Amino acid sequence: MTARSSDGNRDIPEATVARLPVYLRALVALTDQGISVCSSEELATAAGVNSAKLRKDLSYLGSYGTRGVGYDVDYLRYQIAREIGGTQDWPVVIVGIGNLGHALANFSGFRSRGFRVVGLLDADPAMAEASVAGIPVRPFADLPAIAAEHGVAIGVIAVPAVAAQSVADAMVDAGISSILNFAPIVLNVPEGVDVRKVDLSIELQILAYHEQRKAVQAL
Amino acid sequence: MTARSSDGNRDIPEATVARLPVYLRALVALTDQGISVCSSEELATAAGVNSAKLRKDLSYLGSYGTRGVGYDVDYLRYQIAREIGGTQDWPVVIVGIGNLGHALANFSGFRSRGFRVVGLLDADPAMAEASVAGIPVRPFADLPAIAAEHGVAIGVIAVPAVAAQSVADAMVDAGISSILNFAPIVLNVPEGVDVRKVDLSIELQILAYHEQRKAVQAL
DNA sequence: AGGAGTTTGTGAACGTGAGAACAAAACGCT
DNA sequence: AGCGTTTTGTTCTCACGTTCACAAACTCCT
Ligand SMILES: NC(=O)c1ccc[n+]([C@@H]2O[C@H](COP(=O)([O-])OP(=O)(O)OC[C@H]3O[C@@H](n4cnc5c(N)ncnc54)[C@H](O)[C@@H]3O)[C@@H](O)[C@H]2O)c1
Ligand SMILES: NC(=O)c1ccc[n+]([C@@H]2O[C@H](COP(=O)([O-])OP(=O)(O)OC[C@H]3O[C@@H](n4cnc5c(N)ncnc54)[C@H](O)[C@@H]3O)[C@@H](O)[C@H]2O)c1
Repeated sequence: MTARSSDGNRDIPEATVARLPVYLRALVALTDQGISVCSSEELATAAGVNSAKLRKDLSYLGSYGTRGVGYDVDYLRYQIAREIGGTQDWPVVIVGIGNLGHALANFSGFRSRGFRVVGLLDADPAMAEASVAGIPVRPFADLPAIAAEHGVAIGVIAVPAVAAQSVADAMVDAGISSILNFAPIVLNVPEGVDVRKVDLSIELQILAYHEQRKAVQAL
Repeated sequence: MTARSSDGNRDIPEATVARLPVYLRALVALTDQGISVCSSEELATAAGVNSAKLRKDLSYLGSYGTRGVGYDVDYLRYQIAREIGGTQDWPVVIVGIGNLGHALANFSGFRSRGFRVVGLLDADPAMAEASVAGIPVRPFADLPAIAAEHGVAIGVIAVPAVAAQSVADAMVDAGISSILNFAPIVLNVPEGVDVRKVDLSIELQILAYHEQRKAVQAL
């Protein structure tokens, strides 16, 4: 296939992809403040990065600024949203409705960023009667049905570490190809499935390392 | 000052620091399986990395393996723990005991990795009567007292975005120099204070980006 | 219209990280 | 004791990411 749109299929560096959502959020904040045009310097400050890096990042998407002026906030916001898939609605399932799963189910940030929780699943039958945040909790066995019904591509794992691999396997079998994993374990998944992990302990340990160095340095 | 210990103050690359906790966890798992010696290949597989990378990472700490044999699991575990400050006890405070704060307070992974929750704080006076996970919730104004009493260096922010910056400021004033931030906002802190952020929305958006690419690619 | 002043987009230099490859070191077997 | 086998520690090379610096492009003012 040849290029469908003028610049639709270049690949964006991973580091840039990770920052685009930050820019998006900064742009939303600017809109809320009634600002309709901004320079790379202003946006970079709001996003907590260097302005050169910001401009380079944006240059991977295309040329959406105006020299001597800056960026149109709404226009740039739309372009970034389109690039990272924020203009469409992503159905999401959460597996494991314990302490963390409850918090996630109640998290408003899902909806506002284009993610819709279409299923809460738990292996505990006692759980599968309650409903959280207005969404009924269903037995884990319903995963394939729910995933198929809504065309779910993204799954969140919030079960204990020992159960995480088997949940991941079930998700893959159900056609889910992107997993966000909160369990402190390395998941094994087939080629083509993306996994990202959020690991609280690791974050704290990294902070502790630097904290320890500060203490040693100041001897 | 000259070097106090033979190799105590080289600086370890940031990417390596982020992986050391993963290795540590893998080593604990091996111990639990009764394995006392392992090769870099085995450990790398357990940690989900390349064995060359693992060996290079470990070489920054020192020479703790035996050629032709491998690594002594307990010994290596101790060395990594010492390096990242896991042999000492880090007092931690959590500010914002809402949905997420509750889950964090109940999280067992703190304790088991050398972190001790010494304070739960919330601005809501109604909150400041209950107790979560056996720890009483105290008014936010008590932060300086609690931080001073326990020598807290690490703080966790789990308040809404609008309140996060003011909480961070208060933490810095209270002598906290490492912050783990769950609020979706860029924090402004003075030099010398470390901030790490955990941002669920960003993780999902990164997954969505790749998901979208997969869909386009398979046109 | 033209020139001064801004701000973008990008090429080039620099720094950091990943992985292949191999010499050095330890072990076990004869 | 010596030789082959195993596995570490390290060197070298390449890829990726960051930052600088500046030409190109636009606006505004006279
Ligand atoms: N609580 C936190 O703040 C926190 C923070 C970081 C990471 N984590 C991790 O997140 C995970 C969940 O933590 P939690 O505190 O919510 O635990 P939890 O025990 O409160 O909840 C786990 C839930 O998963 C369900 N479950 C167990 N096995 C299952 C299976 N095979 N299929 C479906 N559901 C299953 C259980 O019924 C339970 O409701 C753990 O791996 C934990 O390490 C938690
Ligand atoms: N719930 C989730 O799963 C989730 C996931 C990712 C990120 N987050 C983020 O974490 C933060 C908390 O989320 P939540 O769902 O727990 O919200 P929440 O509204 O349930 O809880 C917030 C708590 O913070 C307290 N608070 C408000 N202002 C305060 C202040 N100035 N000082 C001290 N305490 C204060 C409130 O009294 C409340 O108890 C938010 O920024 C949210 O975006 C939440």
